[in-house]
Amino acid sequence: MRGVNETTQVHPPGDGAAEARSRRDTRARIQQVAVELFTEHGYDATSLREIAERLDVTKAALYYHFKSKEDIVASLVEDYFGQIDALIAWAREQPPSDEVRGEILRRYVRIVAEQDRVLRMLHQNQAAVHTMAVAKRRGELFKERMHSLVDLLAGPGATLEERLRATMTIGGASIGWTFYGGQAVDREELGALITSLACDFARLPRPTAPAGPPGS
Amino acid sequence: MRGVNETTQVHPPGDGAAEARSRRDTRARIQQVAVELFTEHGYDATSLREIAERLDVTKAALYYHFKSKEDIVASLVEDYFGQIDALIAWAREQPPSDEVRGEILRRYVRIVAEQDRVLRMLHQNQAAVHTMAVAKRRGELFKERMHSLVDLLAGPGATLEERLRATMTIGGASIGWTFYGGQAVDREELGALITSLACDFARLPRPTAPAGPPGS
DNA sequence: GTCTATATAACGATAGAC
DNA sequence: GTCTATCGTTATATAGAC
Repeated sequence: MRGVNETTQVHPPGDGAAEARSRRDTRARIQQVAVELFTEHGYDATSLREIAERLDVTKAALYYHFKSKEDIVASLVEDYFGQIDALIAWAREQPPSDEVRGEILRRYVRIVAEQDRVLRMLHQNQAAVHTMAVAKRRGELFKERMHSLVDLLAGPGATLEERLRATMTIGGASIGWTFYGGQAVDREELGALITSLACDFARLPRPTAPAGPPGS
Repeated sequence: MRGVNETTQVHPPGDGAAEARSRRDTRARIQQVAVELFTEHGYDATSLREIAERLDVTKAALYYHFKSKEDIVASLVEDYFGQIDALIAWAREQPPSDEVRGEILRRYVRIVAEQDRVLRMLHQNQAAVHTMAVAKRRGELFKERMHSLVDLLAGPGATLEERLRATMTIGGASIGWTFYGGQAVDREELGALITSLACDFARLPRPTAPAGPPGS
């Protein structure tokens, strides 16, 4: 068994070599198919038999790559929340300012954009995921991190209205992407638009740099 | 078997007579317990045995009141989406104006506030609910209605930015309520605050009447 | 309207060969 | 790394007594 996570991307790069991936990385293919089926039919309603059939292997083969059904989800959860936690950690060591708050929103939207398939799956199976061991280990996944982000965005002594504004901003950005991210619109443009609207909601000036170099 | 729905409230009024409800309306108590367990552990992970045990009856008794496990959820779906569909139908026969758009948001928040337990349950089990027969019968539950509301809020020839603004407004309002609705804040105040912030996001003036008589 | 008892089916997971 | 075969468990749903 490999470790539970090696920051594997769910959907492979797909740039070149569109064919020669017959059994190159079965683990990533399992994750990919699992995300699709868990999103479409739900985590519990998706059996390992279904996943195995779509990959033309048997159930037992899946158990070579993941020690349980939950472990497939756990690997995805680590990917997504690892990035969110990194964002929160970064934001906590910045001096509070409107520039930093705008940057938080920009980075948040970028994470949502990159991980949108996984995020949608997690959202659609929140209750099921919440009961898993990985949720115990990493805390209340969505709620806890939402509150952290809200604190960072609204500041420590914020009123209920200010915290609500931050919550609705972040929530709106997530919902906005999950509704339009799967459609045939330019993803770059969509991300910029959502970031811009989020700043507007939060009463922040738009970030000056359109796309700074990844320094995180 | 009764009809699938009689617009039963999930949590009984609870005004007076806090005790004399021993076996008065078992059907409503089943719904109530089911919402709780489906929200906490997920739809598929909650067995009818668990529901029955918490009510001190047997599984077979549940089948007297609901023809299947799905039918319990279906009755709740009809409650919630019936109200949303009524809102959409009402909005469609109004002349478009900022007053009407503000009123749409006000009514939307009121529905979310009234049905928050059911809404949270539906959100946390979206994938599972989506595969049910009731979803086939009533169309893509969340997506379809979100688009209808967005069209009504942004107008027919709206740009992508305008539709995104409407989507993020509605999404933000839902998320805002589900995060703070369960806490010890005044629900009336919270609803007013969220409505006000939603109008701000949507660039609408606040509705003039603070709480009009229920005429819908 | 609620009970006991049971039919039928599918699931997650493991053992051990290759 | 993938296979066949199977174990043990639990689920939804029904039949029929009371």
